[in-house]
Amino acid sequence: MNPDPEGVVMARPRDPQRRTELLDAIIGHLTAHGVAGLSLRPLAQALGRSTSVLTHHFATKDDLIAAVLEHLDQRQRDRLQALPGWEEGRSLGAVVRASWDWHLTGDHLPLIRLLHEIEGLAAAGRLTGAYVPTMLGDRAEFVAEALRAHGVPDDVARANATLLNAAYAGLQLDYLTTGDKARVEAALDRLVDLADEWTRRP
Amino acid sequence: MNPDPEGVVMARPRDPQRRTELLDAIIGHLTAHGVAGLSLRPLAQALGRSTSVLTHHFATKDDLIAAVLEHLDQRQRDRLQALPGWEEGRSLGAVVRASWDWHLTGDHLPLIRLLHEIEGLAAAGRLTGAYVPTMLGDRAEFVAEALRAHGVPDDVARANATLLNAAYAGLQLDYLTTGDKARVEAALDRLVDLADEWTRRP
DNA sequence: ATATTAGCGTAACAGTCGTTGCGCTAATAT
DNA sequence: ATATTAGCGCAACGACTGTTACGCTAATAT
Repeated sequence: MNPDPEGVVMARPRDPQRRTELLDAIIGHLTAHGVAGLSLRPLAQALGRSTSVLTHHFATKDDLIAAVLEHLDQRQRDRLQALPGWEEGRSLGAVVRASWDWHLTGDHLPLIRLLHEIEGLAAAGRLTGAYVPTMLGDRAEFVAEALRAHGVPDDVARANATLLNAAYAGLQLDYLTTGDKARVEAALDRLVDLADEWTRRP
Repeated sequence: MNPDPEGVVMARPRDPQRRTELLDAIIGHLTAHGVAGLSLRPLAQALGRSTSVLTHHFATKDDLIAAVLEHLDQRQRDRLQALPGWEEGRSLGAVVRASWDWHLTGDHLPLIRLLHEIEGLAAAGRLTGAYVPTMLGDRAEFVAEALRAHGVPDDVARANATLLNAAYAGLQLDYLTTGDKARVEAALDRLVDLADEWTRRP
């Protein structure tokens, strides 16, 4: 039975690792081909498996997408906490710039592109199922915590953290679509300065 | 013949208005159903016509989407210039806030959602054809012009305009996905203050 | 007046879609 | 030892996809 039986006696228990590995492999495929036009047969072929692997672990395609998005969300949450520089020593602006460089260099770009695709679809209300990505809200709360640690009052911290995240995401979008590196990074410089102003203790 | 014959003798000339009306009607449908999962038959049915109307005016589906995106881009450019408040009298911050209220109230929301969906797909490189939306770049240049009109030096104007637009788009995305109006509008207040600081003549 | 094209509906094409049922092996709870 | 389930390949279902061919009317350049 596919939808978790939850209390039924199972002769052979599920191996949760299989599902996790499968999800990671699926995400790998999505970073290259996107979610919008996802098709099960090509996906299965890319995984070197049959489509029944997919329909077995996830009842329906919508369920699969929901599971993938949730898994991706969790992964991003984990990476956020693992970001270097939070534990004092570096200014907030420095963290912003380091994050920018890390995101847009090397092979991280495809994942970033996928995340923007997902957020765009989510904002448009085009994602089936009940899933709503929490990345934006989470990131805002996370940065707000960092601001509070710098002595910024609670409500100001929330507002500035939201603004910082929005600007950061917006600049990424701008760069990804226009490719105008000089213009966007000049704006990033201003944002970094702003972030440092916010954390300059009086 | 569908791809503009360009110089061939045509017994009956094309009526460009038909194409424009068709494009507007298509956009109307897209605001409700999105681009990602666009299908020609449901679209044609929504227009009360046959699919051959679509294949006649646009050779292929990808051509249709490209034409729609270009048309939408042009429409947004026109609206940008028609925005009230540019011709002095109102501060930049006031224009930003007026724009926010105008975008997110009433029946403008579906179009905004569509635009974010498109930008997300564009950033992800998932839009077929050679089309690249110029909305972001255009808006940046437009706001930069406004800043220059306030006496802001050229390079600073470009950087701040890019940052302002990015933050604005990011805040819209945040609100559309999380729905957290209080948090996002508190951040908008900060952005409005920033914009006014930039245009305060020394 | 004639030839040609726009404009559009109808019908069919081959391909792809998500999903389901069947069959099999291997693992494990009882 | 046995029953049951996970895990997965294979094959088929009907629905839907973009696209094409064909036919017809109305408009217009010549």
